[in-house]
Amino acid sequence: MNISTAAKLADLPVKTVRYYADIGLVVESGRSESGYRVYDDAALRKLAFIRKARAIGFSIDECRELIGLYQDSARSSADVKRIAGHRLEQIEAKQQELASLHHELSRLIASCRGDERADCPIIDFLG
Amino acid sequence: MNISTAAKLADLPVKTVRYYADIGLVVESGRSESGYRVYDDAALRKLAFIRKARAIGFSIDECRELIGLYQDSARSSADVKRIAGHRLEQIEAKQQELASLHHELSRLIASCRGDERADCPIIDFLG
DNA sequence: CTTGACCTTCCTGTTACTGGAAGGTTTATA
DNA sequence: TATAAACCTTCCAGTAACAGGAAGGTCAAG
Repeated sequence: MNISTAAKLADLPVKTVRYYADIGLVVESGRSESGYRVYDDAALRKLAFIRKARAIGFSIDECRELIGLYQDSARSSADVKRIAGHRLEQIEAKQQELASLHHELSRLIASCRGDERADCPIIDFLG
Repeated sequence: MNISTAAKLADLPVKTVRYYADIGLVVESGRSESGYRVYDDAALRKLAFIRKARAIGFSIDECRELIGLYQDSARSSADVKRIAGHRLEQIEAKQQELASLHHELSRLIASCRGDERADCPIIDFLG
């Protein structure tokens, strides 16, 4: 199938599929006579795999590792769990950071009258 | 004062101060004969203001607005509160997204034995 | 006078794409 | 059969907010 068909079936933009091919993440299975990219079912499955992994928040590099494991029948589930655990730690770190920001910012907003006067605790805090 | 002194006092990397000057966010107050950037106290205060605003998570464009309000004695606190409120909404949206990811990923991780066998619910989910 | 610590501009790389230009191919229709 | 629409290709630029580094000028100390 052509790239647009593969993209549609994998639920990815054509541009993204071409990008994944460029960086060697999911390469097309071949080329037509005229130079068009051709995708087979195996390549299609990889594209869909990547889309799901990206949706979970894995980086491209992590996806590269994951797809290696995906294709490696001799993989250990420990390897997969390690990568996923690392990603979970990143999520938790970001969550802590956001919670702290939310706390501080909502406190500032609550203390600001938000009227036409210049007096503003938010500016005071920053200045 | 020179850029390195200003950077130290504002607690910012020299590279960042130069970058802020390049994009017109905080321009140096002058140049020495030899072309060195010179910062006065007003510029220094702006740099420190920006550092704090960035730490709260405001984007450079939001910082541009905020520093405009910071210097505008006729500002209304409502304008500041609006920008801060917008940022708070972004934080909350990101928090929801992360909470959802955390939920899904921790569930997958918990169900994965993480041993030397290939069988892995994380891969199953992605594949 | 030379060494080292400054400073300058300019270029590249980062993440993961997206948009667009210029141009070739295929398919459907008039 | 001509042509227009809808594909496809490569390449370049831009996004956010810097960081690293090269090449080269400046300044203060010993």
